Amino acid sequence: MKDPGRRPTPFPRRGHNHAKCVRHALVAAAELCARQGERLTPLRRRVLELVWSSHQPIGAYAILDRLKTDGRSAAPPTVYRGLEFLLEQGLVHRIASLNAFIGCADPGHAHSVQILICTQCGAAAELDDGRVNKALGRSAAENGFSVEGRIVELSGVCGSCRGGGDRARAGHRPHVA
Amino acid sequence: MKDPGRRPTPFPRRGHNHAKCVRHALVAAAELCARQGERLTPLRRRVLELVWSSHQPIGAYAILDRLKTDGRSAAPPTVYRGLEFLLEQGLVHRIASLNAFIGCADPGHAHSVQILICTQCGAAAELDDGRVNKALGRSAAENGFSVEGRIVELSGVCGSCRGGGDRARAGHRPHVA
DNA sequence: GCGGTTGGTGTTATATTATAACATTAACAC
DNA sequence: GTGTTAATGTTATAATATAACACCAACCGC
Repeated sequence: MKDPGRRPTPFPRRGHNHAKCVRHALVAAAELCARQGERLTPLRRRVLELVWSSHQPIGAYAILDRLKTDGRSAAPPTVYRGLEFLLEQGLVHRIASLNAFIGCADPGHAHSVQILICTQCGAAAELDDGRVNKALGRSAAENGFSVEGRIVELSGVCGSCRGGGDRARAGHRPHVA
Repeated sequence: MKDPGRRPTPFPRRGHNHAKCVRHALVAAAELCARQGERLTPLRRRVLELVWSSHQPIGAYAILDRLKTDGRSAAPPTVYRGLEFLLEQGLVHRIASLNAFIGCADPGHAHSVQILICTQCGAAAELDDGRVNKALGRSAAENGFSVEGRIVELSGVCGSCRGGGDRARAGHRPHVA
């Protein structure tokens, strides 16, 4: 997101207060829906909460399983409808390369983002770098192409997993080949 | 293979000699495999030919159907193995947003490309714009992320479709510089 | 309230995409 | 030729996604 102060990483710290992330996402969603005149029903809210259950992208069927353990009646369309709504509202992003979903860190603002996917910890984060968007737009325009939608997904290793930042020390990560 | 002169569009003209595209792709593939010491078997060659049967991305099961009508014994793994090989050699690209495949226009050179997908004619083309790659790399690096793989897929309208069919027929050049 | 309309959800079935696991055959090395 | 490996054949199933129709509840105009 556009943070004037440069952040070392858009990935959350290990051991951060994740409940806060979830709470914030739900509040922001409620506000956004209220503004838009859209209904954040209990089901939709619950799907969003499940998407936010971690910073790792979650698949539709994982969400489905968790809805079922809620005791709720649920089938694939239940989940996909919820996700469709959340996607339309810009509350979640779909990650095409994983067939999975992640909560949008900046709903209502970021409409075209670059997704970073850490192959080591599995977390995904988003950027919205104007220079990237500009370069993409210019490149397309020069080639006679008028852009409607963009998918940008980078896989690699996040700063934390690389050992650079705050948490390499704290923790120790599983050996992943 | 990399054309230093800028082209008005990376999309082929309507009515171009497509047989030539296919022939060229197959020759280039044979050469590349020879150089790499890899085996372009009849099956792999046929899968590549089918991927190149048009400039529209083709799904694995469409390839499968066509293999079957060849009279050849074929099942999903047949196709996916062929595609896996071709992907490894850089002879085809997978388009994550479509679950489909397209022949690589510049095998052996372009390893990280931007895919343009025309929502009107369904064709896909690729670019390898250094400025885009640079912007992506810089953006990631500034955020502590070390990039391993990139997926960039832009959907929109290609130059030929933007002006209506007439321009494409006439071989008209899109106006954007 | 009543009745119609709409949007959301429930439910069943099926389509689409992809891989696991093991058997068989072809190519090559010696 | 025989053993080894790579490639393909074959069967089964996993994983992802949507179609189609039924039901219900909220809202709307009256």
